[in-house]
Amino acid sequence: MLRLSKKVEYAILALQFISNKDDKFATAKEISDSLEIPFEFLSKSLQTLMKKGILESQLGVRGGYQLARSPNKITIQEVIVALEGRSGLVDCTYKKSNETCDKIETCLLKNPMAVLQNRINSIFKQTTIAQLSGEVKN
Amino acid sequence: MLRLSKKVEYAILALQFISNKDDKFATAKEISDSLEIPFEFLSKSLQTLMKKGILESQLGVRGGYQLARSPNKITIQEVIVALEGRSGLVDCTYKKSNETCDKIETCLLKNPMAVLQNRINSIFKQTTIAQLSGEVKN
DNA sequence: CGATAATACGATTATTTTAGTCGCATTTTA
DNA sequence: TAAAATGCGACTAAAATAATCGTATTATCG
Ligand code: SF4
Ligand code: SF4
Repeated sequence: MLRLSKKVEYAILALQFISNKDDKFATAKEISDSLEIPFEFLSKSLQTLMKKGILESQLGVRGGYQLARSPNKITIQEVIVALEGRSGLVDCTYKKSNETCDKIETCLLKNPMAVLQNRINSIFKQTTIAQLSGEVKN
Repeated sequence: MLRLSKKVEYAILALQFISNKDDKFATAKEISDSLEIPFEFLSKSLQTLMKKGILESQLGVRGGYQLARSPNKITIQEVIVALEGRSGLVDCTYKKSNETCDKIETCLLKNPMAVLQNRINSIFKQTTIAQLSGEVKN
């Protein structure tokens, strides 16, 4: 509980890798080898990030992935939402709107949880890919 | 991902319930009925909280549970640690010391993750049972 | 043109974690 | 001494996560 999924952790590692490596495209193979991440598993995440506009891809032989925008414009929160589609400490703070709790009318924990959720979210919104490596480098 | 387990959510609900109800002991049955939580499942958590010094229990017929200390001295973080034994966004921030990642030497994400982890933890450390209901009451 | 190196994508399986249940023992009180 | 409660350990069920497989498509380069 309160864990980042491997999907997200790998994606963040990959984005950091791509961000650090300046030259044009990084291939999924290169990333997975370098970071010791399962290739197929990573690939799917990269494809998702591409569809969500966080990465750009180039098909074919000299292909690969690159960031779709500056790393300081990519937040961890965006990555989480792109890959998980939602995020929520409890049912009533899930973003997928059909996932609401049946105790929601009477529950005294609902509001306090919403507050906590906002605080958590703001942490991930504040953190960008650039900051991850940047704090040492810059 | 990034979810509170039911175990913890139920426990927080229960602590809130016990805190709101002033008269001596609350029974597990009473709590589980009132909050619509599986009795057996809740009981185990209450027993754990008791062993960890967050609740006090009274055996036998007029028995039940009460807070071991003032609700403003019980943090959500304590409850999480009591029930989960650990908490960590990623392997390298787990508190169970044997759960360390084999990439830990080279990983560029380790330090940034530790920072995030601290921020998350501090949110849960700052939040007490008293605050949950208290914000309206006090 | 055709081999090759790459992404794209859906389906499936395996593993782990979470959630919930069961049965029985113990304690206390009326 | 019956009843109402907690205490505990083992077990099972369900869901989420992690990983794999198979195949199609696309682009480059010789
Ligand atoms: S409404 Fe209450 S019980 Fe339902 S998910 Fe939110 S906090 Fe949990
Ligand atoms: S060391 Fe890096 S890869 Fe290992 S758990 Fe920590 S962040 Fe993840």
